[in-house]
Amino acid sequence: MRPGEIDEIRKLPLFSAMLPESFDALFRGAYVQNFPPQIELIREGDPADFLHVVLEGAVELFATWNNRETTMTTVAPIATFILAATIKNGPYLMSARTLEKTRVILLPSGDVRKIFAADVDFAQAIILELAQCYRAVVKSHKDLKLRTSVERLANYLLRKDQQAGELGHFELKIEKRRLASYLGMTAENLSRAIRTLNGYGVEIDGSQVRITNRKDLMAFAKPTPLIDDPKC
Amino acid sequence: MRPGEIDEIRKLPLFSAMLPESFDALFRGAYVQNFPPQIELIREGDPADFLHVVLEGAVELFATWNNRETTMTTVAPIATFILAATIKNGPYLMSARTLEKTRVILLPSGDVRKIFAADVDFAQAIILELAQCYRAVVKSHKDLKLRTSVERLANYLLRKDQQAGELGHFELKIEKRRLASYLGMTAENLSRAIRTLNGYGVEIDGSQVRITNRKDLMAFAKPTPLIDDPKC
DNA sequence: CGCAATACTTGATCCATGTCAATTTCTATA
DNA sequence: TATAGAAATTGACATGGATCAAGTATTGCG
Repeated sequence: MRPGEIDEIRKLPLFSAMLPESFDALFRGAYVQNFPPQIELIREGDPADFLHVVLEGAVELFATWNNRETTMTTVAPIATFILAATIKNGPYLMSARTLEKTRVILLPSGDVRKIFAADVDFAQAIILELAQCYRAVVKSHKDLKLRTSVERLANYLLRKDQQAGELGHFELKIEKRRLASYLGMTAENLSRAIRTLNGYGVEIDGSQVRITNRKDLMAFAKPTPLIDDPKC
Repeated sequence: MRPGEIDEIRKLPLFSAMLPESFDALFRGAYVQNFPPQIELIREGDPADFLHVVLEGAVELFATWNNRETTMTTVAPIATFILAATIKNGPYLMSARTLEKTRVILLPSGDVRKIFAADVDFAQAIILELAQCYRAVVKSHKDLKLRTSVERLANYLLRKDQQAGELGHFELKIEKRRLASYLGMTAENLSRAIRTLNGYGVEIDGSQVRITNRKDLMAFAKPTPLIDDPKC
């Protein structure tokens, strides 16, 4: 592991409250690995042997069924993924692949389970993290069931703009075809959805997004914290 | 509370491992309430003041946006709901209404948080429950994104048949219009989906479901534990 | 740089699903 | 049991979104 990395990890909400000895014990068994792009880290259905922490790069979580595939979410540094499978000691429900060169830490699931059983503060942090993840999926589910594809795109853009500081312009950090899959539509339809939003003060050129009329876009998108606020 | 009820609650996975004094402390502050059908117990966006336990009856969790509404799930006795909001001390993401006469226990959220901070076994149980809930929503999300409406119905029927003991016949315990909303389609389309499945060995008369050709239905539905097994 | 592969866009068309309206069936209760 | 209201079904039609087929723009790499 690189100098400083371990400190960054230590600061993650999931690990920050742990006892020093728990933290040490957990990371003693850790593997750090570097992967090229487009590597399948995890295949859904496999046993959850490791809790993963993305240090650098980007990881896509996706799911498949009957030769269809859909992007569930993407994970950016520094964050963990597949915590629930680790805890339940169940099979992964999603697959994971690297999108770029990616550094990952692998923490053996058994160690995670052993240590949270002994460290109350770690257990608390896991509770908060799981509650957060649960609520995030519920929001996605509401988004998908209650909104049309153009509405989902409009709200996605407003969320990203907000995360970038409400500057009115930001960069899409995801390929359009993946964004389409994430939003539950085809790439073709995403192109058309973008054109539809041109009429509501959105300009997208390549990966550059410009919101030229936030009022119109807001009026169309009707964002609500109960779907669109990641912190709530 | 009625005799025996408290013992039933005590046996729930969420509460069974708690220390006796924690359990007593938690339920000392509990309210038991009886509600008629069609009462809104919870409105999304309100602060999560109580963890709810359904003792009798049935509760529908639903979400709304922009004058649209969708059923997220239904809760049958004996089970808790809205645990994540309680723990995060955040707003409810879903509303809840009774479908029938329903008995509910309300446990003040503050008590829940106070007690799991002090009782390791309760914290462990919460972790498992949250991981379970998280995985359930992920499965729903996969179901919705990867399958057509007829495929969702087919798999729903197979799941319910299995839960009823694979007898090949069972009763729908939910109104069709709610089932439609739960499955992410209109009531009209559910009617048509049922007719489509007539061709694959499914007969539905009122609320009575008969699976006359499980092989055909399975071949069409292609169920997978990674979406359809509630225990995995 | 130049080329091939990949991603993106656009148009034409098709299909799944939603909407609206009209019955029919069921259910609760007076 | 009669009846009103709700739920379910059915048909006709509209529409959102998918699919297919080009074509254009980007990107990666020899």
